[in-house]
Amino acid sequence: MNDTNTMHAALRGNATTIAIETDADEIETALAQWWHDNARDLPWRFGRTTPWGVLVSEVMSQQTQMGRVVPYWTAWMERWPDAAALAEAPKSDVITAWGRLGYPRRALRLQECAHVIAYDYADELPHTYDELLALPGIGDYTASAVLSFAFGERIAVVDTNIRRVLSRAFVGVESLGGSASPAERALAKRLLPDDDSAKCRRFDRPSVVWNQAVMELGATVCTAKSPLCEACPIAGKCAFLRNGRPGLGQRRTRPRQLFQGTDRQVRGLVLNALRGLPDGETVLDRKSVERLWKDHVQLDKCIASLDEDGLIEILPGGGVRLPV
DNA sequence: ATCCAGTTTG
DNA sequence: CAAACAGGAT
Repeated sequence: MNDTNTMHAALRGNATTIAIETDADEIETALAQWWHDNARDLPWRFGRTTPWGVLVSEVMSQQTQMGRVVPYWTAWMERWPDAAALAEAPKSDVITAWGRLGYPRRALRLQECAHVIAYDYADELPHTYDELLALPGIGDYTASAVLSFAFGERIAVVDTNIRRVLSRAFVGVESLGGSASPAERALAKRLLPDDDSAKCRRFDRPSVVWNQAVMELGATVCTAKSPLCEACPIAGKCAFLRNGRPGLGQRRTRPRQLFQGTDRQVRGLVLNALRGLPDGETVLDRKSVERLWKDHVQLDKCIASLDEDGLIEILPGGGVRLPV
């Protein structure tokens, strides 16, 4: 029962049914109260924005800390309040406004997404998982998150925080591996509270509060490396803590490629140079491009990949610019 | 399984 | 300095 390998096997679904804690109801109650008292006051929460605003916040938050997203989201929504507005914007403005959020392809995908919503859906977000999943840049997590947080639908949201918290609290082990296993998804589904007889605002429904509370707990208390178990509202019912936190902080993913010297760094340099062009100038000439990186073979490879991604355009003389 | 890309944290 | 971060596409 306390054997880590056995429980990892159970989490992968190789063993018989996991003995889920019977006090799941108490955990739900404690987390709902904790959410009520501790939820960060982010501008896209508590029904203060449109479904489109929620989608924008989710895309910006993919692999980017929420705290850094807030100022970008606020400026973005003021400039482009809905999908139709973003669909009309020049790409160069979109890329520039994305600034240093990282992963600039997300900005282009968000605009493609805005095109589809504006023209195919009359500027209203679709309400079904399959339709949302089909949108550019929207995967399982974001589709589920929009359904839950924007529309109040009862659906299990599975992200890295929720995986970590549910695995720790209910199975007693760290969540391992790259993507969510079927067993982890099943666990999330099984624990999702019912919304029956809940006559309240969309964002106050039990399943929505549960998704947000578990995620928030993972982001602020039940963190990967050094969880603040002293401050955790469910510490008394946590299987991981009871087990002595086996394998705490154990690496879940393979070591990542170093940044220094990689294509990512070079791509970042090129985009940053284009963003930093003086007012009125739109083109970075070949000489300036070559000054960015000594290895011209790698440089040209990165320029080509940026062009393929639609993030830049290559001009006849070898200069580059942001697409219009 | 890898790539993407910028910042914060331990 | 490496890991981690409300992932998605290939």
